[in-house]
Amino acid sequence: MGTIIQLMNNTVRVRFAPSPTGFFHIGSARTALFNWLYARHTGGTFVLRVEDTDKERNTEEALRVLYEGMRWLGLDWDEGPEAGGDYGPYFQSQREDIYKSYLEKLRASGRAYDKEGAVFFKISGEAQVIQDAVRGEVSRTEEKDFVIFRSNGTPVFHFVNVVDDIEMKITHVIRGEDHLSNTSKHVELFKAFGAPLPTFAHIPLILKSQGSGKMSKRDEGALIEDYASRHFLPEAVRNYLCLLGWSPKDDREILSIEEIIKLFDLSGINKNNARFDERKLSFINADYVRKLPLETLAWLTRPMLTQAGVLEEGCDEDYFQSVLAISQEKVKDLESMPDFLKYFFKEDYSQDEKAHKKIFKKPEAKTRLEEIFGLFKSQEVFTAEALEPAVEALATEHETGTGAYIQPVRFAISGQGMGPSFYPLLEVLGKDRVIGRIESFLAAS
RNA sequence: GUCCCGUUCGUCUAGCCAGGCCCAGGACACUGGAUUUUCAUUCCAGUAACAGGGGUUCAAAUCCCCUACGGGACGCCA
Repeated sequence: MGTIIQLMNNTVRVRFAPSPTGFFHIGSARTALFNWLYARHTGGTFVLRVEDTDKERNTEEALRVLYEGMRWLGLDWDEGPEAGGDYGPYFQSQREDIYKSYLEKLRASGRAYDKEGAVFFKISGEAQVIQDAVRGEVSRTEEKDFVIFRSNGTPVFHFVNVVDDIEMKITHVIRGEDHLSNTSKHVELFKAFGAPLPTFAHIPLILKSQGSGKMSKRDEGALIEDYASRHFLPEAVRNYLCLLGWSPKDDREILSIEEIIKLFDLSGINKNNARFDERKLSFINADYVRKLPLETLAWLTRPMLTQAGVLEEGCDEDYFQSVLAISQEKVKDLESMPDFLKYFFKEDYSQDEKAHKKIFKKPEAKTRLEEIFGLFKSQEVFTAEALEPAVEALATEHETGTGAYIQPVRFAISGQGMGPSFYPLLEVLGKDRVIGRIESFLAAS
């Protein structure tokens, strides 16, 4: 019952108004995310409006990139393209009549005039004060009249943006701080139309990780679609983005989206710009990958391994599952899974030269390998449980530590200096593979 | 150049509005140690910051002013 009352009283309407450019910038994504979070937090409406007044940019491909990016991040919109709504059309290119009628209002009140073929808006010259939900009171005075319709008859951004916000009954304008200086223009227009001002919330910008300035599309890691193609988990990217300019205030960082929605509010947004740090994103992503349910990990990994030629058709499902089960805790991302897991399925796996050098610079390493080879051959029960005490006994017998055996063996059977826990690794690989690989390794060296 | 916004560890941030509990807490990264077993996991420890100056106050990271630095906007782009 509480929800019904909440719905009736709720008037929050926010919008994300991107220009389809053919890529989905991480800064735009974060703006979309904050709008979406605020809508979900308040039970309000999240509108997607496509600002395609620049007709050359309005391509199918550019729209596809936008929709896919939004959906990948889980940012579903309540109104907009493909969703409908009572305030459409949601493409600015289809709203010409609305803009014309608003222009007439300005002409009638003497606030618009023609000059040099374009239409100019006559400013009031007064200081425009806004109560920004993030920054507090901000005052700015517009100095000169500005163009609202180009000489080719099309309206410009400041004009359509305000008209649409009025028409679509937007209550909160949450956007990047790069628009803060534009706001005085917008406020002039709202007032000229006699429309109430929305609440503005100017969120900090995302700065590039190296050098100066805000993140631009050419910077490393600037595009959402790159994270998708590099197999980052969208939940992880979204979680990281939430932390750029906002925090739950209680030292937690990895949070479910439900928890974030509950805690998110405009008052909790920071004022200062945030530098993008892919290392932290990678850490968060790794944490999400390690905590994935095994079935989900399998579902995500199988096509990658198949495509990389690591996994054959009809591979034993139980074996695949147990490989993932022992590997998951050591995984740092999905992208490297084919390389990381190749030796479980193929014999032509690569060898890490550095690890080889490090391990076999000790002259006894080969001897240890020969000693344990004998043990493995006579080992009837090839399970982690049985192998561990056997290797420990062998180490005691030869007055050394188990590490002296583990390192050369791991390298001989996997070509790596690291990987899943040792004894489970032996069990999953199985006696035949382990013995065969040690034998050929010994023969080759 | 003009205007607007900002400034806590290398980075993201907590604390600031309601000054004392902060010789400043957490996380990433880094360094060292532990897991009598390597490791990209896990655990423990360590290094590391209130931009500078002035003021208000018994007391300032927290309030005020100035300077410096950083970011943004100044388009018939969005």
